[in-house]
Amino acid sequence: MIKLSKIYFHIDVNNAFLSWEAVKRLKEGEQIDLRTIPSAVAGDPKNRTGIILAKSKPAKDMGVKTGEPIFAAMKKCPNLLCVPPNHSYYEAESKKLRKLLEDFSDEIEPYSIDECFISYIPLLGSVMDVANSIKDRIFNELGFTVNIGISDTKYLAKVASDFEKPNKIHTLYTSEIKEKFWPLPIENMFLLGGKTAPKLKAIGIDTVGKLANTDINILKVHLKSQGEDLYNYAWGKDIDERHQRKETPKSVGHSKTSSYDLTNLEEIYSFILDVVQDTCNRLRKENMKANTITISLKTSNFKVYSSSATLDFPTNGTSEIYKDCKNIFNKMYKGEPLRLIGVSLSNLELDETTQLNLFENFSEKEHKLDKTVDNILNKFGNNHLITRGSLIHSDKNSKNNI
DNA sequence: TCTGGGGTCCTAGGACCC
DNA sequence: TCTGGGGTCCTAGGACCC
Repeated sequence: MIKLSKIYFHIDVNNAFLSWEAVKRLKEGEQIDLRTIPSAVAGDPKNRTGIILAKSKPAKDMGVKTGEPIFAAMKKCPNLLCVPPNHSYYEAESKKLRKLLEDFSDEIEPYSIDECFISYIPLLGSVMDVANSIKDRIFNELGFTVNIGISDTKYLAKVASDFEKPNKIHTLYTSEIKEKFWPLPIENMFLLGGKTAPKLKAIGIDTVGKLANTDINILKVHLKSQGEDLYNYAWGKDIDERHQRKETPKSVGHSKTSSYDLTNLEEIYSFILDVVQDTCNRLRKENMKANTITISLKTSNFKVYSSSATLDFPTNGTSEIYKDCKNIFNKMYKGEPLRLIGVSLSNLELDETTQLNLFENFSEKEHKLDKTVDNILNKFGNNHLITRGSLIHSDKNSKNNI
């Protein structure tokens, strides 16, 4: 009996944020399709965090790059139309896509907001017929195009969906790697990034094929376990469990860039509380508690450093976590002007205990306060009007204290 | 004209215990 | 008293992804 190997499709929305924005605007009666003019989804240009999140093909052709500041993009492309992002709308579109894919597969593994892996069901038709149906239905029902990569491994399916775009289907079976994968520059490899490529080039490896035909021990010397992984990928081995998404998050974090450099300690504390509030809100939404708190700082000259501490008892209470954050911060802070502050909660576990732990200094009142703040945040988002004066001891914020 | 935000995993050194 | 080695946890930093 012949053992049929499993086949995976990697579905990748073309220019996701921009496509979704374009479709939304057309539906709302706008005449211009953002995809046909130089346009971009970008942050607030007045803010120093205003960068390009997604761009149209015409914008790309004029040199606009994802991640660059808006003013830099405008210099290359003065008629660039920038629209603000709308994350909750993109989240909804992503859900619609996954819902549609349920008609084609019983195994859907979301990889990111605009990508997922699905397994192919032979009963539905030939590989190409099914892929074409998926592509057509997404376009007809949801209005945007996707690339589909097909292979017997997820890794290669992911590489294949990145071939010529947009609106294309490509295969890259393990049996095809020598002709379709090995001639490519190493930059085309998934999980090989901008730091690793120069290291490989320095030892004369510039194509996937050269990587595949290098002694694995040499790769290990230069890149440790990553070298072994990349060697295996070059030969068509699949991504292991390590790189697969789990249902429960391993960490929940939040960070914010200030509109100006922070130097005043009271302001920094208030900023930390703001970030902690958002992070704890999300942690409680996940119904989890954290054992470890990490604070990261980015200074005005872009130096990044972090410090963390593991607690005696897990918690998701805002005031507790805020107090710990303040302690960690006070120990690590060297007084530089700060550009960004981040708080990440990790070492998570399910919050099953509703009864209070005697050792936890956590009152019923605090619980209620957290709930109230969560409700407001969930309803209105964090518009910076909510702060807890009692925690900050600052007069500046007293007007809007709860 | 400087460079977002949210994640995951890996590495290396130190502490601690047996 | 001195010495060694293995296992595990913690912490800081870095690479990579979208």
